[in-house]
Amino acid sequence: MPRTADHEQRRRQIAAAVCELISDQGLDAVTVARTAAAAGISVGLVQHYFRTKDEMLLHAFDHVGASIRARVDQRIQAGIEHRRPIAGVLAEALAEFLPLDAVRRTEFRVTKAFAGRALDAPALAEVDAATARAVRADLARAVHNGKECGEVEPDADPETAAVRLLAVTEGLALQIHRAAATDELALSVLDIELAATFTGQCRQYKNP
Amino acid sequence: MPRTADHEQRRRQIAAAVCELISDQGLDAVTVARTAAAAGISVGLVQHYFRTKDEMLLHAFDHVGASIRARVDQRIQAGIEHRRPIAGVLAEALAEFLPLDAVRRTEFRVTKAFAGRALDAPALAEVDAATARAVRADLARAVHNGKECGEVEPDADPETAAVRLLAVTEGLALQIHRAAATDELALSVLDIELAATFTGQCRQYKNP
DNA sequence: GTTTTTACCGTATGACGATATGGTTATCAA
DNA sequence: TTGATAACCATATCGTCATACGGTAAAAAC
Repeated sequence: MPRTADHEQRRRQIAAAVCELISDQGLDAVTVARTAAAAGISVGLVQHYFRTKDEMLLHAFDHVGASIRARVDQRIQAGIEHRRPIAGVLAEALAEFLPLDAVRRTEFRVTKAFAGRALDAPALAEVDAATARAVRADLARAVHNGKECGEVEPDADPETAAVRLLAVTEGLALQIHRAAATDELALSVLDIELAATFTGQCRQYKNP
Repeated sequence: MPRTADHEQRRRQIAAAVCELISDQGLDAVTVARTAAAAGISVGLVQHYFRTKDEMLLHAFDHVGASIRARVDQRIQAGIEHRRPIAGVLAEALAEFLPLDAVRRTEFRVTKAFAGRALDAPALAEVDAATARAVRADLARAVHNGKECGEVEPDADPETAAVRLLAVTEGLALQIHRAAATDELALSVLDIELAATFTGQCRQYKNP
């Protein structure tokens, strides 16, 4: 049998190179040749792992989406373990979408670049939509649980609140990016929005 | 003296062709040749009016930004003339940013496509930032005036409210675009957000 | 009518990039 | 050891595109 290699590892390596290129020089600067150079491999090897450039880009987009979602999930899990108030956990979770440090800035830039192209690339649009759906579901569930435990008023609508919170978060990310809002201002707005829904104290803890 | 032509008219014609192409097939599909074809003129003539492709794209971006701002201003002016409550006027003005009909969907798509490229094109980023600044200033002024006329609580901060309202609006536009929210849901969220700041009735009318 | 300037066109050119192709090398099973 | 297969590389090919360039026609001034 032949020589072997860690397929997924290689694909991740290439995806990372793509993201680095996008963050540094924009999506238009991403060519197969440059990606190969950034990853320290040959053009041929990139072709070996991705049939086409589009497939490569799609995988890279998936890569960052998964990265962000992983951190969000981790924050939520940690929140559950430490029995913290839902509002605080969500504040941290949603802040993962804000370009507040180098890592998140890079992710934001990459995501935004792909979002622009996704307008005419259904496969990319689907990645974007899937992430949004996942977050929205998390938020709706958190609000729902908040109602049961007393942090949220009984007549609140989880779906409406979820859309509102996701919209505010994505909008704030834009404001921060164009330096139209300081980090502190954006975080305070996020807190205000959370406070509008999470008005009470948790009586009986439940997973968000 | 030589033959004459309406310079601005031609430039608008070309910008319109660019926007049409972007909306239909994406920014990557915009080539000088295709733009010329869409505008019904020759490649050479496009070059006559724009030295480079980048200059052409920049002008097109400016074009849509100005278009949207013109409608926003018009709505605000109309609101002033008819002495309508500020909250209602803002609801309509901000709805101009939501992809609710064919015109606004096109503008949204074009804007979003450019925003993606603006990450590495300072000239494009400036157009985006300028529009955001203008809207934010309008919003802050509206809230300020609302305080004076009684529609807004005296202790509200116009800057914070402006950032919040702009963020929500841009975020809702994204949700509508990816069909994560219906038009009605988005508009109701926008109303909720406006109601959070505009809590009272106007006693003494003032321009928003 | 002639001249001059600009509006406008068609094509040539040169660069770049995605993908195809024809290799070489390393590893494993037999 | 050997043969098979996958990992990996370098370059050729072909299309596309931005821009350069050389031209024609029209209109305004004289």
